[in-house]
Amino acid sequence: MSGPVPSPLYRRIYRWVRAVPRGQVVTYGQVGRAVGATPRIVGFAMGALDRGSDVPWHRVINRLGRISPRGGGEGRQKALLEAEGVAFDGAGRIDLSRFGWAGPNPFD
DNA sequence: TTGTTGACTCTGA
DNA sequence: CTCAGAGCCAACA
Repeated sequence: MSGPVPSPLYRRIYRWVRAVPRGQVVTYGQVGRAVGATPRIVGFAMGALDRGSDVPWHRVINRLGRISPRGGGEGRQKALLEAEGVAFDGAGRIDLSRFGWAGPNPFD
């Protein structure tokens, strides 16, 4: 049902991103390292997501703590993050040392 | 099959 | 801090 099935790598990316807790963010590079993909692939996978997917795509940002620009949609991502309690500074950046998620059980 | 593209990151200046 | 160039690899035509 529901359209084309994404590649195993994409599904691995989606599953990892889905584990990101509410109110926290991760970077493309971080996801890539975790699932064995390059940051570009992660961004590509996010762009391939459907609108009603359960993947918190808005919690994925670049290493600068900023929302990657693309034609309109950054405003919605920023609003979604703010709704979760993520704070932006005057330059529209997020403090990764504070809101960045270290990953699933980093001590394991 | 080849060539182009892209929601990135790294390094050097 | 910012800016520019190179590398990167899967998806798509």
